[in-house]
This record gives sequence, C-alpha cells and structure tokens, in this order.
Amino acid sequence: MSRRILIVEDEAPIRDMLCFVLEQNGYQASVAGDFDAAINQLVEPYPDLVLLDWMLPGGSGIQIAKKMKQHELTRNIPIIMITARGEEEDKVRGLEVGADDYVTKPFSPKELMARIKAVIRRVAPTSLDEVIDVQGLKLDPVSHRVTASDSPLDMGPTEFRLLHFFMTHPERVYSREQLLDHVWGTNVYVEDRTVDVHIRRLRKAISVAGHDRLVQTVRGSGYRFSVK
Amino acid sequence: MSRRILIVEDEAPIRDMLCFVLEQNGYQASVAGDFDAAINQLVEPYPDLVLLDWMLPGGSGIQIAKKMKQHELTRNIPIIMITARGEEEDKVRGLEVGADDYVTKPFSPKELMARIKAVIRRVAPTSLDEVIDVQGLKLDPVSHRVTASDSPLDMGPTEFRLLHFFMTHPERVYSREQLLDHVWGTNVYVEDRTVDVHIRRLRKAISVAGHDRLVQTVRGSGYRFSVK
DNA sequence: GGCTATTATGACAATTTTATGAAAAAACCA
DNA sequence: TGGTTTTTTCATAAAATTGTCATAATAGCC
Repeated sequence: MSRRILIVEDEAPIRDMLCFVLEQNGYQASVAGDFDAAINQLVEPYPDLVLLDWMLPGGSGIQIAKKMKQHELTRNIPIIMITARGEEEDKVRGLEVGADDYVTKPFSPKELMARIKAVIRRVAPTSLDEVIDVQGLKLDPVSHRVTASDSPLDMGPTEFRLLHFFMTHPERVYSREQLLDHVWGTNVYVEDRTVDVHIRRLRKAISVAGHDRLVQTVRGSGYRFSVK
Repeated sequence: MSRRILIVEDEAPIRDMLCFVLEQNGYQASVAGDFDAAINQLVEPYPDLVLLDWMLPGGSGIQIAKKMKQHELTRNIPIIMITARGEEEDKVRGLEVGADDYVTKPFSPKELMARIKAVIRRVAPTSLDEVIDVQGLKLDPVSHRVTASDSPLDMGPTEFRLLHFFMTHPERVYSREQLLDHVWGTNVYVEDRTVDVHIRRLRKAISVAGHDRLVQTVRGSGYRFSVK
C-alpha cells in the first residue's frame, strides 16, 4: 500500500507532469482540475497529502485550503501549495491558512519530492507497515496481529482497526463521530454510542497486561490514546 | 525448479552474455530490451530477481524499478542494477529507489553470480530446493513431499502449492485474492471462497500431528501461516 | 450529599464471515 | 474412452462479530 497524493492544478500539462513524477516515485496520484473536482476527490479514501495550486482560476485554491481546514476529517491532511515565482505575499497567506509547505514554480521534481517526503515524515512518522510499539503493546500491520509482551491478544476486526487508528494517532482526543468516520468509514450510519461498546471491547482485549489504561476517556469529548 | 532471472538490458551483446552466464549457472533467464518488454516480462510467472540496466535509453531503468515498487505483486522482487563505471550518483539513487545491490560495468561473471546469490539468499533464505522445516512439519520441494515427524502426509497439488507458499511467506496475512494470485496465478477466474475449501483440506492434511494450528484464520482479512 | 449528564457494561438478536460436507465440473491418466 | 483424482462451486452449519438497548456505575457540579 502506498501513499495517495491529490494534485489540484488547472493546467493540464503541469498536472500530468506532477502525476508522472509522483507515480515515478511510488505514490498513487489522483488529480483534480478545479474546485468541485478537488472537493470530490477529498472524500474517502482520503489522500495522504494535497498538492494545491494557489493560482486556480477564481482564486479557489485558497478556498479549498480553507474548506479543508474547516472539516474535521480533512483538517489534518497536509497541504503543499504551488505558487508562482515572486508571489511572496501568497506564501505568507498560504502558510496562514494552514499550508504545510510550498514550492515555487518552476520547481525541480527533486525538490518537490524532497518537500513531499519531509512533510509526510513530519505528519506521519510511522511507516505504513511497520510494527508499532507502545509500552510493550505491539501492533503488526503485516501479520495483522497484536501482542502484549509477545503473547498474542485476541480481538475483533473493528477493535483491531480502532487500535490501529489510535496507535497511529496518539495523544489526541477524538469524538465518537470522528472515530466513526476514521475507523468505520464515512457515510456509515451507526449510533454514536456504539463507539463506547467497541472501546470497551478494545479495553478488555488489551487489558491482560494492563494496557487498557492507554485508552482514556475524555469526558464530554471522546476518547484518547495516550501513554500519560 | 530453478530460479528465474529477468535481464533488462538494451545492448544485445551484453544481454546475450548475461543470459549465457546465468544459464550456465543453473538459472532460467528471460530477457527484455526496453521498458515495455520489461513490464511485459514482469507478469506471471514472476522472476525471482531482476537484473536491471540503469542506463536504458530514456532513463527508463529507474522507471522500471519504481513501477515494480508500486505494485503489490512485484514489490518484493529483488533488483540488482547494472551501472556504468563512475556513476556513483546513480548508485545512491538506485539504492534509494529500492535496488538491492549493483554491479559496475564491466564486471566479471564471477562477481555477478556472487552478488546474485547473496541477494537471493538474503531475500529468500529458504532455497528453492531445500527442505523447509517448521516445527517438525517438513516440506521438500525436490521430492515434492510433506512429512510430519517423518511420516508422509497426503494432499492434493493445490494444497501442496498453498502450503509451500505459506511456508515461504510466514507471519503475514494474505487475503483470499492475494492467495489466488500467488498460488493459483494471476488472471485465473476462481471464486474467492474456493480458497476456504483448500485451506480446510490443507488443514485436514497436516492436522495429524497438530500442525493445522499453523494455518490461522484472520477474520475479515484472510489467512496467515504462523508459529505463534 | 443529591442531582444530572455522561460513560461503562452486560446481554441479545441480527448480521456477517468462515467452516464443512457433498455434488458437479474439470482435469488427468492409462 | 472410461475411470480416477482433483478442483470448483454450492448449500448449509457453525462461529464470530456487530450494533443496539437497558441498566449500572461514575464524574462533575450545585
């Protein structure tokens, strides 16, 4: 499984070039030429990063960024903006709106890739199929197994996904709705309170070695995975 | 059964020489002169290793490597690149993209063979015709026989291939689709659920000594061969 | 302490997924 | 070709998972 990157750029040649470069470097690329297409591509499965042309017709680049920051589920997707040379003002504005980095046209593929890698590394330090280890609680995405001090733990698929999500997004509260979106997937109609039940099942599953204290209740807000 | 090695090299003389050397050393060699041919050769049956000329016209050597890393089924095929003397930068780049080793032109057949053997040994510690032994369950690829504590086990050809695949790829979940791809072969149209039946027959066949616990169901994901 | 809002928990029925046996289809072999 | 083995499919059984609800427990607040 490789990372998905969404390219938002109105000029087809540049779009194609970006697409080519990204795929050459082992990323999955999806493209959008205008505002609407971009919004459509931003739904499930969420891209891991968005390459956003600032100079979309109608100034909609900035709108896309804003929209992304408004929505809970897209807020944390990193954005690299593409600006024209000399538009210093734009850069400031972009970083203000929440872009994580920018590249100036024209740019070299090498530079672009370096920035993409840097941003992804910063946002998602955990590689996609590496064992995640939190205080002896280990989750191995490859063998699809959870162990506590080397003895395997038994849990259902949903609890596994939930734990996986928690372990890759620690130290952060998530509301029940957010958890449903991230772990169950968007447009599933499930009762909020169902999350409680799965939290309990997850806790029970990992409680043998006392790891249930990692899954913490934040009253009034949701749940959090934390070592503290 | 011998290892298959794909040679990707545009200069016919070198290609032929490589082919000759490899076959002399007991490998099956297939060749490709350009990007398209290489991609075509990369399908079933998958080569066990790719000898890749870095300096293909149009710089497509690196493209081939990248393409291979993108696809699930070719990702784990090791790559040895062939570089011209002094292209140090290329080596770095190549290793970055995922090449496992490189040889510098001109090279001696001896050196080449040594590197090939080293890479294959590292990637596939189980030799092709060495008995694989997992907790007393032994599979001998040469005699095509499976024994448990030295008494022979009876199973069909498909179960044998399935077990062979599992034993050479332990501790990893495979979906039914992936198993079909790896054990049955790509572009065979077989029902997903058929895998279940063969899993059951395999379990039954190896269950006499309790080895059926090695073949584990990962609910919602597929199956896994594991000693844990 | 008593009240209220929120979360935890156990149970259950519905659903989904996997296991299994048997039959049909295909491949194989003599 | 006829018989045999193997493979695939299908139907059904068994098992595990899931979402929901009712109720208990708990925390926060006055």
